[in-house]
Amino acid sequence: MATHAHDYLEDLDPRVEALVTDVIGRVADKWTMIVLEVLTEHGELRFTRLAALCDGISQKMLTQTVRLMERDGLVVRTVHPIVPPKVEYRLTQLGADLSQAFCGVWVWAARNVDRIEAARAAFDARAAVQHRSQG
Amino acid sequence: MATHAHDYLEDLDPRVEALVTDVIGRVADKWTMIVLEVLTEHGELRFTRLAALCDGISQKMLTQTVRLMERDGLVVRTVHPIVPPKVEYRLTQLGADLSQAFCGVWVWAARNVDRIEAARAAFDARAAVQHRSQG
DNA sequence: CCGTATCCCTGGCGATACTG
DNA sequence: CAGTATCGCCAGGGATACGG
Repeated sequence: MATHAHDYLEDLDPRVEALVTDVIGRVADKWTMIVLEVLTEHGELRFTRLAALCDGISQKMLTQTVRLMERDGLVVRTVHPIVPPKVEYRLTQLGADLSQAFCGVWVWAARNVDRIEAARAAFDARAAVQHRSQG
Repeated sequence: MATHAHDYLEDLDPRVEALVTDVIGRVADKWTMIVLEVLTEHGELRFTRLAALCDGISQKMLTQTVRLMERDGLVVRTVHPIVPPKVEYRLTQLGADLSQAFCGVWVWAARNVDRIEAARAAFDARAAVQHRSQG
């Protein structure tokens, strides 16, 4: 029998498992992953700079994402009491650890982009043939 | 300067980076992660069993999720031409690799559930105080 | 058993305008 | 600059019914 890296997660209390699933559900979100990545690469950033580096994000989504991340203890938000306002965001240790954990996914994605695109093309080609033969 | 595990991702062609971000966006989805995890733990599964193991998923979402995963080359779908129908799903090597990559995230979540809940409680307590002081 | 098709509605999200 | 507030759309996703 093959040994899975997930094996030691199997004997969890179901309640803990539910919590883990819940946490995963919140954290496994496109913008959260991207903010995590950007803050890992650039260190502490102001709101506007962070927005610029998260290509395609709206102000609303960025605010929402960083708020939830702050609540979960992934980032710290530092408000400098000056005018104009200056607010900086950086990862906590917890956030850095999560970023590290996600690192493998980024590597996987980078390494397999070609394979995935090929799989999609093949799938779509098959689907097109199927569709045609069914008239 | 600190060395980040992400460093070697920095010098990517922007177009490749966009593709990677796109792939991440599709794959960083709650149900995809859960299906990945379930198939990793249980191996090949029939549709109904898979549904039962993905607690809380609707039939529609499961169908949609596994279709997209099949299209991306993460799972193979085997239709046995018998009655009643029997359809089995299992991970491809690509899917298994992704599952392995996500493993770190599961471990992180399992190890830090308590910390996250504490952070949330603290954040909510602070927010409540703020709110009260503003009347 | 394993889906697809349809209805329906919630809430996610962008756009815009306004405040400290 | 860094948000909050409000509106409005439409896509995600549940529920149901039906097909192979």
